[in-house]
Amino acid sequence: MSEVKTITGEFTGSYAINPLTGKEIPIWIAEYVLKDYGTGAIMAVPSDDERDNKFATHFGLEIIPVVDKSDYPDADMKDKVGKMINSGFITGMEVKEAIEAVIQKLEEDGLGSRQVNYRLRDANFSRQRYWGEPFPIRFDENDVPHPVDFSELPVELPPLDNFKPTADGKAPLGRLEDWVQSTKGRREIDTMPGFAGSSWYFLRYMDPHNDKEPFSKEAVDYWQSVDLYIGGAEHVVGHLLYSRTWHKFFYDLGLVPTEEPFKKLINQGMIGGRSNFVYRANEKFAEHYLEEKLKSVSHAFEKNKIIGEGENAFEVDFACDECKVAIELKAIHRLERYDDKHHEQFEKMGYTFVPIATEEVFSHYHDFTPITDKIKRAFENKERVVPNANVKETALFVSQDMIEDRSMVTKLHVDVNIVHNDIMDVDAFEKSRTDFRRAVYVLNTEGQYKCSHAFEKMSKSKFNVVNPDDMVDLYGADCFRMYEMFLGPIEQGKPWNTEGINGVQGFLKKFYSLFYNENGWCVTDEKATPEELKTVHSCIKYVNNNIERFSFNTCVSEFMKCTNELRKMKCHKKEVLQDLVVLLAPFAPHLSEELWHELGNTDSVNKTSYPNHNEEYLKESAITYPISINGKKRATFDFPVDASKEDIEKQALKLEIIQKWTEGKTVRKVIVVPKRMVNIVVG
RNA sequence: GCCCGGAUGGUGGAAUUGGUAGACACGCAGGACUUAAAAUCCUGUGGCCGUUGAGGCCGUGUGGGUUCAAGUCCCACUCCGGGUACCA
Repeated sequence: MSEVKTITGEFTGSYAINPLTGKEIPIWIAEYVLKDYGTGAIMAVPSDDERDNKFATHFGLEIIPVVDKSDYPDADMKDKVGKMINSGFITGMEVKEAIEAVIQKLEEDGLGSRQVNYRLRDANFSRQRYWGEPFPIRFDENDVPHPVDFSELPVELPPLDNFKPTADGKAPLGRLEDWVQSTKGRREIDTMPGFAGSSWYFLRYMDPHNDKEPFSKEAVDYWQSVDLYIGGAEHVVGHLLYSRTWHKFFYDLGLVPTEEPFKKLINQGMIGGRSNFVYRANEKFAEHYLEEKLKSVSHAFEKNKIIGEGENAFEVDFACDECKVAIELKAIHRLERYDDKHHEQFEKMGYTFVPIATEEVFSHYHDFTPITDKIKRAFENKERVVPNANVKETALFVSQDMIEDRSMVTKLHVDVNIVHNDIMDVDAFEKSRTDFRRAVYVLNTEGQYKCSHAFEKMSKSKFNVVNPDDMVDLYGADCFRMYEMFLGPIEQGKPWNTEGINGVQGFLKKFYSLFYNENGWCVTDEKATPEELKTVHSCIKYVNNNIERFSFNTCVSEFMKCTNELRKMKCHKKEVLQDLVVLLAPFAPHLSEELWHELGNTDSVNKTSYPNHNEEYLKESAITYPISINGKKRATFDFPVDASKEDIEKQALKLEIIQKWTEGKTVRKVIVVPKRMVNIVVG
């Protein structure tokens, strides 16, 4: 609604009067008012609103600059900062002050009164269903709503057997006449939406055993705001919005110490589906294919040929003047209307009429002789041929890498559960889709049917739904959890691809194999080597840092790297592995808990403290420097950690490979960034 | 329109302040083990040219720019995703 490319509007002929200045302001109708809200007047501020500004410019309306933002160079048009100008008694005030001053003035002059409006995003706060908190509201004999008495709170949902709407279309609670019609009036029977009641639960979590009130002041003063709230899209638009509304309301009432309920909010990306597609040949495909095949019958066939003359002229799909054959290509159900009369019409003009069904073309794709034979019979024997009724419901599917022209195929969703690595199980496809039971395939050179793919929201209609419960059954909760983390950054939407879960499963197996070999438990009390300690402590460092950044996918990678290295070292030492088990606990809680106990601990792994790395173990003796010529890496070389810039420069220039590049050229500059890189500029 | 985010191999993604692009996985190819399969292990894997154990060129959506050095910073653009208010 608000998308306006061409600005349109109309002056109404009326004026509003500015109550403070008495000045007349023209009232215009503009079309950029949102449909859903556009029932009242909008105050336009052309100097400080993009759309208003364009509107005013377009119609040559007066634009009075009212805010000087020169003190705020970073502010844009909409920001409410700066000093008022050209604004009568508020000129010179900061915007915030000015708003306050205007409200006061209007109140003093009796022109209006201050009011705070709380708004909910969705005006339809109530729902006509059973599940949801009942409104504590009754209506009196005049249908005026009143809140129920405090002593009657909370109003609980009464038990109900039938959750369908009433016969006259009212909410399910309307079925309970006794409950609805109390002595104090008729109860509201709509209920609140789900997120209404759940929008303050985190406050209850701060004081879960309180049986006197929802939460105590002491508890919320102690816990303050929630440190981190992670939720999906539906949370952000619904529940979190109400949470903030409720919370601000509570704050105004002095019930909570913070204005905002959450210190940090992460909107996790949606795990979407990875859809697969098959390509069904369409009529154009059949036409094109038939045209090619007709060449083997006669080169004299012409496409879209008009035969006959004047009023009796016909256009047919293909006709051959030499062999006197006219061909119509259509879907089989559309050929049924061609009766004997139709044949006779063609015969009068000296042609034999050959109806061919697109399904026949598809059906005989791999061996076209039955069709060409039929055409030959038509011109040799003048035989009246009919389409083969057995080909009904035949569809031709073309492997994605065999498509020559996208306009000749129709893209259709296919069940992802019968596609592996984009190769479709053709037998399973036929079994799953009764509508395509008579299917013919154009396979690729490897004899496979290859599908295309796309990232889409999971949906039954897109056949791309993967059930998390099935995944947990197959791979276990730890594996499922870790794979979700591994897929990508938490805030980004990403496609679920079941093929990839093998990687995480493999990791968990490898990790387990550090503790168990074919003979059982194999953890030893040997002393760890510096190498082993370095491996595990660099992992501890990395994971701690990346948890702080909410970069869980890279943490999983780091665990994989660490495990691969320890396996190469054949490390089964408790000193090394114990820390790693604790480090892994938030990622694979079940496995960690089990191994933690196997390591001889009696309490939960979650009750021990998270490991910190020891910088001592991470010390390097040498650093590998990339050595570039004009910014392009040409070599790498290990220099001692404490090598001076001068030494590095001198040695780098001496390297054989570098000499090759500097030969015959002038070294203009050498840049050495300690512990990073070397760049040699030649010219 | 405006605001915010994004675009990196066949795929998901990594690169924390500009400093070895492609970590870690998936997939694929080849090999080991096996009667066979599964599982497991090893090797290779951005593209192109060259090849003997050499090496070279190109490469992070497009076009410019800054810099010794750009996925990263600046300008312009294309495409994709999300948001877009009776505030004033």
